[in-house]
Amino acid sequence: MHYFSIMSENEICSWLTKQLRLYIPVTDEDAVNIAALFRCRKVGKGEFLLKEGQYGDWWGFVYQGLLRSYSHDAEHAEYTNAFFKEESFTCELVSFSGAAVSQTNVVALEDSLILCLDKKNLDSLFRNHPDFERFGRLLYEKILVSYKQRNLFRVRLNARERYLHFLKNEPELIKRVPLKYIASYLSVTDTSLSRIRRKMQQSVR
Amino acid sequence: MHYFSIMSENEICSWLTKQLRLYIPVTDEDAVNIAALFRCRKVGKGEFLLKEGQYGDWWGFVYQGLLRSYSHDAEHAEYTNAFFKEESFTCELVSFSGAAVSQTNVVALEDSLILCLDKKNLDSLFRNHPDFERFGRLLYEKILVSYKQRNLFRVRLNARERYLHFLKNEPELIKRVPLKYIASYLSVTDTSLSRIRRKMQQSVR
DNA sequence: CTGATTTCTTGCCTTAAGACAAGCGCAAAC
DNA sequence: GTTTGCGCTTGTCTTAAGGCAAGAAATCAG
Repeated sequence: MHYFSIMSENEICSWLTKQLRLYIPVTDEDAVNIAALFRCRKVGKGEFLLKEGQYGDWWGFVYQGLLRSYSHDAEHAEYTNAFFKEESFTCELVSFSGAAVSQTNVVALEDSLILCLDKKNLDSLFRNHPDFERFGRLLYEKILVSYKQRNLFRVRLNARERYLHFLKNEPELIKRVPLKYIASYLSVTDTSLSRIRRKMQQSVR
Repeated sequence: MHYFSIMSENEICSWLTKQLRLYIPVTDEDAVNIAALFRCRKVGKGEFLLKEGQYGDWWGFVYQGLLRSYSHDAEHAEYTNAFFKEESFTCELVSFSGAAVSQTNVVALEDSLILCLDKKNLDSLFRNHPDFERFGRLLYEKILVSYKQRNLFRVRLNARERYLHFLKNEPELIKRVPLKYIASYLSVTDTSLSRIRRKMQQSVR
């Protein structure tokens, strides 16, 4: 499955470079300097990468593992915002901007390794590498598109369609995430999701 | 109310500079050069700033007026994504990135003036003014935060709470936008919104 | 293996919101 | 003025999804 490996400087550097080069050119020399600003955080299954009330003043890239971001509604029920698997970017932008503490928890569903870049280091990168500012802009642009798509699909589809959409687009997560969290991600109760699944099985037979 | 004025170069420049300086420093000289890349679009009430199937390859800043962004769900019902009033930023990022044509329409609810920056001009700004890249990053960061907040409130609140939230946060729009569009923005039918309003009035008496 | 905890399913009943259709009030167009 | 159309309300009926509670199945800990 997913092992809890220890990373060498070299591994970190080459992995990060690969991510950065999806958006901007990076010289091998710059890559080393940039990678040096990251720190690697281990988060064991059930442990928290970020808790409500803390400031999430860093960018994170999931190298290995799987995490779940959730918050609470007025009635204290949990609501799953997102899952972060390998190569996912994670940042609690509300608290990142420093305006307020995080209302969101990020907990590991599997033992995970996250490469984190603290805001102060990030700011120095922005100052010293104009290309990095570009990386940030492009990264945010991509996330905005996916937010918008998700928002749409969540509002316009009914519970069954949302589940089908998830099945189609995240087949891998189905195996790795307990159904109750998938339910809460899809804004359904686990009870309802269970019924939806039963009906789908019946219609297949 | 909202007049359909003609803008001078000077007006455009000083208004834009004010917007930019919320995020980055801009010299008066740069301001003139930047403003020259914008064009001013008039969109009369009921006319479209963007239609499904077009490429929205520009950034827009609403100088005056009010617009509504909407798309269609599977059953061809309308769904309102957003309202853009004075000082709002509007960009159809899905089609901006060039990946696909817009699935979204943007129509004017009032006569409007929008300052538009075409993607090719935007790209040249990004290349020549590193600060502008920063502006883009910060702008996107802010929008991401508001998307996330909106997503949360839309999923976690029931119809009545969503309406109350809107009342509290957008009191001005209530007066300027027909209720049926507010309903569709809140993911309720106009019928249900009407009932919600009646119940609220009854409980006040 | 055994007991405990968590995850998932199911039945019964309730409820929030939608579908449809009729009608009212108002403002613009003729 | 009358007519037309739009925005909003209301009544009746239907439906998708939730609340609660019990139990099955799977997983975990000792």
